[in-house]
Amino acid sequence: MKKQVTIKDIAEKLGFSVSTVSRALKDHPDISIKTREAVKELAKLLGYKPNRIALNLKNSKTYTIGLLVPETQHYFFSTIINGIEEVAYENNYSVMVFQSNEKYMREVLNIQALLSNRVDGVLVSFAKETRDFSHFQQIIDNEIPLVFFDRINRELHADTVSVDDYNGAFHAVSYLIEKGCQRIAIYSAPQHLLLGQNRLKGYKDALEKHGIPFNKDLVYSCDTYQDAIKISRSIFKKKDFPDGLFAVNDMTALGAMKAARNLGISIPGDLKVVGFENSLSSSICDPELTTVDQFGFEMGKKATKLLLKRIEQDTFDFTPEHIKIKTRLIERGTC
Amino acid sequence: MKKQVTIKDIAEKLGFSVSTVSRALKDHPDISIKTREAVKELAKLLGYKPNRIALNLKNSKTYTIGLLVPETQHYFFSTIINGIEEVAYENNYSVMVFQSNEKYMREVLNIQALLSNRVDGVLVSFAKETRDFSHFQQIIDNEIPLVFFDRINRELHADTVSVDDYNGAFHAVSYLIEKGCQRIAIYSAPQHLLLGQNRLKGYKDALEKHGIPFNKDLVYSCDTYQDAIKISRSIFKKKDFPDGLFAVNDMTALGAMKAARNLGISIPGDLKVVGFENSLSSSICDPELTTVDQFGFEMGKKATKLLLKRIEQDTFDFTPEHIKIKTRLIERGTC
DNA sequence: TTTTGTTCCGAAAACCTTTGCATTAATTTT
DNA sequence: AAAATTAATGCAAAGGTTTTCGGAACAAAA
Repeated sequence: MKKQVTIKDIAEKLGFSVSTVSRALKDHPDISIKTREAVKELAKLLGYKPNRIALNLKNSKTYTIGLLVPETQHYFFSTIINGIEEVAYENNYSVMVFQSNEKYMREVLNIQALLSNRVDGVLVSFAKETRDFSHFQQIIDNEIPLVFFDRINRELHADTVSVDDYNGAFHAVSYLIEKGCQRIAIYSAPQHLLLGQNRLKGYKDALEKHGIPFNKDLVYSCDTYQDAIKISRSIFKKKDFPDGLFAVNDMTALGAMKAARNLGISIPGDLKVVGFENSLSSSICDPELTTVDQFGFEMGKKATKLLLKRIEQDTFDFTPEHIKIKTRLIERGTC
Repeated sequence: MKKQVTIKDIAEKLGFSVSTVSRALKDHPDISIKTREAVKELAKLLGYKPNRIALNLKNSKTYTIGLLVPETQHYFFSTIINGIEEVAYENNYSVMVFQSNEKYMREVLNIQALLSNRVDGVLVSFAKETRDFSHFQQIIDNEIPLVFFDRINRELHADTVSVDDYNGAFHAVSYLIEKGCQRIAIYSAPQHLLLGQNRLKGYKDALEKHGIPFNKDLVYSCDTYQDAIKISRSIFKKKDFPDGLFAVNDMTALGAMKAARNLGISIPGDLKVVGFENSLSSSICDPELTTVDQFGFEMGKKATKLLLKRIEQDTFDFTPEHIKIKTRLIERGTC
């Protein structure tokens, strides 16, 4: 790589010291107008760009935030990334992405990389596999601000931004009941994830509120498209299959719809479905999927704003905030 | 932020000089075994992590690659990002993402950010708006390796990785013809993009090869879902609407399908459709979309491998390579 | 003439690490 | 015993920038 032009080059060409050039470049009043102009002119001519790495070193600040997600190509996460990049850009920060691919080991390694890159703050949505959080604790021990989003952990000294899973689920299930469903199945996320617990709780409470007994045989653990197709197929073959389905995310809802179509089950006639996410596919399929919008873009923005606030605040001794993103039920064709 | 532990801290605690500690940490044979062990033990205890920024400065190498895409939440791009991150991770590089949001001005600014971050190399898919490439030339003038992917420009001293648009289009259209289509419309990308030109050419050549005259009234400029719905609606209302459609990407194909469904046009009965991308949605919709797989993950990997090769090669005086990713027609239900 | 103020600029330290070149002490060779 | 070698460690510079603390030159005031 070609050597970039430095302040020293300018100083030598002009016969000034580096200190003078540095000050001239920032319009320091100690430097005469004439000198300032000469310096700035030459700097422009030579295409001088301050070396941010030198500044990083000097100020031990990188203007970089680290982002760790399970997978970038999941629509919800890419939407969040969009929001994150947006706010970072507005505030002159850069963002480094790492993905765990849902692997705990890779996540730990990624955190080490983040640490050695000396990022100013970290945004994390952890892997499904992750049960031990000491790698995140390491970030915190270094007093690097950390914000969890979507998949959160409230035990650490870190802010969190998450979907209001409980209410989202509660409303979705209530809506199914209002539409006449009596036997409502739920495709549920793993229960070690807070979001899994909260959505299940919302589901239960909605049933209870409407006087429908909870039946644990209607709870299925299922959170991918493929799983959903397989599980749905076996469910729909029974004669007493459910008349309503609340799915943990749009992909599982869509999997169920595909299985239903293959088995000649009509939606919303025989079965009503609500998803969770409001993904692109949810408005493309037929009938269009009734779903709970999670506002990923908003989530990304809020998480980043919170993180920047922590980065720019002078103390690490704060009380973590726990932001919940309100959801919205999008009524479409599957109910 | 808390001060991180440095080599100097270790040196002081142990009464050695920093040089000794530095060498001990890397098992330099000059240092006695006893010293090495003592140093490494304390380093571990204190949680010492080499300060990469200091190294960056010293070696003027950051082990970071810059990535500039139009939008992260587009499925195709997020798939590519996945491939990029994969290869970067394997080679101990980090990746910084920037998005232009299809805005030329923002792209220029992003390139400046990339430059001041002193990334070792850059991966770019430029905005639709972009006509002037001098900001990329600036990267090249600094002898920073640059690889264009998907939306490429072959006029610069940069490698490119792109979809084999011509053949992809040629086969897709040939396939439609074999399935009996005679009046095949094309939803085409902007013609200042190479991929737009190549796909149109593939379309034309396929028609010609099969003795079907080219009719420019069947060429529509359209590359978003919303556009596709609007345009399709007006097209399908005519009585001589096409019997085949080759769409520039899956979203436009899906838009056309939605419009067709609303107007009671049956697919594949009255109209056969082929998309381009093999997105998630394409296998979810009904009927499932016949489409051309672009292998985004592969593209991301290939582009990154090529970039790393350039970064690690000692000269900037190379002949750019132009890789084409083979496509594959996925036969599904819309033909 | 001496003091006091200005104005404009430079030297050097600091940020953290690596590395070529000493330096010291101990050991071996002549 | 003197000379040469070896082992273990330290010094200092370099990488680019900012910033504190002066310093020099000159003008104005006492």
